[in-house]
Parts: sequence; structure tokens; C-alpha cells
Amino acid sequence: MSNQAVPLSLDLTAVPCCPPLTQQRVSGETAALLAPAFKALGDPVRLQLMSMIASAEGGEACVCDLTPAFDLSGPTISHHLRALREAGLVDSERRGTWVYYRARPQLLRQLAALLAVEPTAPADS
Amino acid sequence: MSNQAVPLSLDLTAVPCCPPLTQQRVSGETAALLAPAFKALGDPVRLQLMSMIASAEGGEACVCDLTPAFDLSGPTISHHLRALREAGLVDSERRGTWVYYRARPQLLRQLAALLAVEPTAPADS
DNA sequence: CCTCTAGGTTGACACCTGTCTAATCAACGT
DNA sequence: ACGTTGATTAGACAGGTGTCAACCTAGAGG
Repeated sequence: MSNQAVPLSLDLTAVPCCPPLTQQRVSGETAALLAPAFKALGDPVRLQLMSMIASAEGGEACVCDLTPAFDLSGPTISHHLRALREAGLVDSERRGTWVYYRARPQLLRQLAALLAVEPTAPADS
Repeated sequence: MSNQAVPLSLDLTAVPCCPPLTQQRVSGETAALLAPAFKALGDPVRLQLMSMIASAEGGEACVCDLTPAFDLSGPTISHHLRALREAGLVDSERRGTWVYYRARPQLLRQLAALLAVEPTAPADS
């Protein structure tokens, strides 16, 4: 189940990988590749889901633990998890009855690098 | 013109400010506050606009320089710039005939901090 | 006052999204 | 084979989004 619905060029090796947004203009290609990831994080529910998955002990979270944390139906959570999966931010694996989601740090790192800003004030550098 | 359309609680002082997503669960409030920023960056055009503004020399970019860089109408660019502005990512100022946009590093820093991931492999640290 | 130029605003349109219920699928125990 | 539980898929619907053409506003300069 893990990679089936991601036929995109989500190699991420395809991306020149992120000179900070503030230092070099993002190319159209890079933008087209990374914007979907930001978009996936652009929903409060998905942002929390991402965090719950990424910060879970063992590095993975069971859907059965994620769903009850929200006031939303199961299918809706499933829908958001799929969005995260198709964005390349998480990976899923079925083990027995349960499905576990796991963060994929590669893309997260690229996003973080892209948003990097020099320390605090441009004066104290 | 700068701050008029942002009555939101975009203090950003309101946010506990970003223990990394991977280390602590993002609260509902933090998610509600930061997700719109990710959402604003979740469009290729806006991501490029953000980059062009943030990386511009002098720290600001004129709309007259931004618009011709895309194959889009003026109003569409204006629409995207507004989205960035209302997300708290940029600020605009009119000087004479032209309007200049400038990045607001605060929020960018928060987003980057939120996405921070420990180096690369937990092995080679 | 008039006009020219740079941007923004409005209204319209097609499309995408978040949410739900209902139906379906997958694995485990009888 | 059957029923139960966990999760995804399908279909539907309201609301949001990206885009444009048309119009409007703000300065600069006659």
C-alpha cells in the first residue's frame, strides 16, 4: 500500500534541494515540486496529523490512535492522510488489522531548508 | 496599506513558537494559526513570488518587476500577493506610483522551526 | 482638470476541497 | 462461512480557489 498512489516524480532527488527561499529565487520547477507539500500542510487537521505521526514514539502512529483525536469522521481522517501520503510527507503500512503511518523526513528537511532565514536581525550578523 | 487587511491575531507572539513538529504534537491552536501560512505557500506561483520578494536585493520587490515574471494577468498576481499579505508572510508599501513588497521573516522563521528535523540519519550524528 | 500609468477590486466562471453517509475491502475470530 | 472491527473508497454537496476581463483608484505630470 505504501507507494502505490504516488506516481509523481517524488524522488526529491529531482530537486536541486533548497537554497533558502530568502537567498535565491525558487525556480518554477522547484516551486511546482514543493508547493504541493506546503499545500498538504496548509490544513490545520493535516498539520496536526503530520505532527502526531512525526512525533509519535517508534516513529509511527496507528490510524486508530489518530482518528479519535479529532472531531471528524473516519473517512475524513483517511482523506487527509491520503493527502499527506500523496504529497510525499508520510508513508503507510498495514500490519494486521491496523494501518500505521510514518513520516518521511526527506521532504520535511527540504521544506525546512527552503524556509531557512538567517538568525534573527540582519543587524547582528 | 500595509496592515489594513490583517485583523487576524497575527501577532505570532500568540504562538508558543514552534517546537519542531517531529518532537512535540502541534496543538490545535498552533495548527490553526500556522496552517494558513503553509496554505499560502502551497501554490507554485505564490511560492515563487515569496521567494522573489524575500531574495530581492534591498529586501523588497516592486510589483512591476514581479508581474512580468509570470504568464499571468496583473489581477491574478495581485490576488496572490494579497494571499501572501493576509497570511502575514509579506508586507506592502506604496511609494509614488509603485508598490513594493517586503518579506516578514518572523513567520517564515516559525514555519522553518516547526519543520526542523534532526540532521540526516540518526546514525551519523 | 485631464490623461497616463501602476495596481487593486469586482464579478464571473470552472475547478478543487473538506466533510459527510453509505458502501466496500481487509484481517482476524470464531 | 460468518460476523466484527478497522480502514479506505465512492458519491454527493457546500464552500473555497485560481483565473480572467472589466472596471476602479492613486499618483505623477501636464
